Amino acid sequence: MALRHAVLAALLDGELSGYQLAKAFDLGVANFWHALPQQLYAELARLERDGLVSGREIVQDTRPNKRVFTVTDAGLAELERFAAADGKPSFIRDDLLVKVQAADHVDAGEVIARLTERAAFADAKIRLLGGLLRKLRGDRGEEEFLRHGERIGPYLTCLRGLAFEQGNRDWCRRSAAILEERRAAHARE
Amino acid sequence: MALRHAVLAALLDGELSGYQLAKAFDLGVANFWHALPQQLYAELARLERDGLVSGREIVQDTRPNKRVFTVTDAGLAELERFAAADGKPSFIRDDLLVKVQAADHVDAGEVIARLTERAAFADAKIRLLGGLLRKLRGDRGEEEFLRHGERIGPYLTCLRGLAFEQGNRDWCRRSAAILEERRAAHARE
DNA sequence: GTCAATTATAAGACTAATCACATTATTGAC
DNA sequence: GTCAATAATGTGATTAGTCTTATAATTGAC
Repeated sequence: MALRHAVLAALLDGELSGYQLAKAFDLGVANFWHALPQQLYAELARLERDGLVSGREIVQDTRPNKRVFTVTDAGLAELERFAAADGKPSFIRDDLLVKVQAADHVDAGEVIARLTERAAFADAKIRLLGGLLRKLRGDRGEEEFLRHGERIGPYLTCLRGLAFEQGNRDWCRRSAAILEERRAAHARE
Repeated sequence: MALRHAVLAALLDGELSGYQLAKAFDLGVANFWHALPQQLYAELARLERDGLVSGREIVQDTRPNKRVFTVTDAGLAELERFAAADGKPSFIRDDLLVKVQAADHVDAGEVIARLTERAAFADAKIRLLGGLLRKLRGDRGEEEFLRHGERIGPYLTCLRGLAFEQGNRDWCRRSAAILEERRAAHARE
């Protein structure tokens, strides 16, 4: 029952279609909430039924028609209520860490390969988020934007996402290096 | 279908009961996999049925009897297979970030309160993980332990958890300070 | 000119996770 | 002496999430 709040929060910056929302959940929103497109379409339908968002049809020539959604006053009130309640601690799941946990009992070469892949993935995401942050703050400096910008919520969550991916990349590189060194040391014996 | 691998990885350091496993999922394993006790009991039953773990009863006087589980050769082979396959990207969900995303549209005071709570929670976890790391490496220094220790998987995942919580705490404090300053500036007008 | 990707929206079947509850004895706190 | 917490293991109902599949026009790559 909390995907709805993530959807409401994502719709605060302007009306979006289900498809556009799915794109947002692939980029900025991915920093704090994971959801598949099918879930989003279903959740939008529920939110509209409950009067928390309202949709309107946009007719298009070259593309299929779409329905875009806006947060209603009731939706805003629901977000307000949600913000005041205390939430659950962060929910994490990561295949890669499971593999590292088992690193001493499985082929270390495979684990090193996964760590290297993930480091590269994190690096790509760091660049992506850097660009997104620049776009959000426009020509202003970060300090200036955070002090006087009109909409800083998405900027702050992207900052968290950026720090997360940097931590990820650094940890992956260090762990891979350590496992590599141990493998080399073992081979020398 | 991946909770099973997290359970197998957690059982690598010695036989555990369902109850003990649940404790592990509250501490060390929590750094990379979230699961409730009910899931663990159910998963252990499935793993035993599939021959990936084997259980044995331990009779106790003062406490209820328990069943402890060990990873079988088939279980180890399954982990090996899992480590070589490429996994999904990390799965994150965080109520708090949803609230921060909406910070410009809801009562900022509430969001600041949640950020402060989370910072304190992260700080407590940092101390906890610091203690766990000391316990894992014994009297050795970190460098020395990582080079020559016999079991470094859990240590590496705890390091990631520690860095995550440190990033969390720092971001929470900074975000709370920024929102606080904006509130003060707004009040002065 | 062909092929894959993008835009746009789902339904239906299935699997996984959560919520609420149930049991029983002991230990430790106040 | 009472009360909460800990140790120990689940079941059953419900909700949430994933996997597979479907449609159909257009744009961009090679």
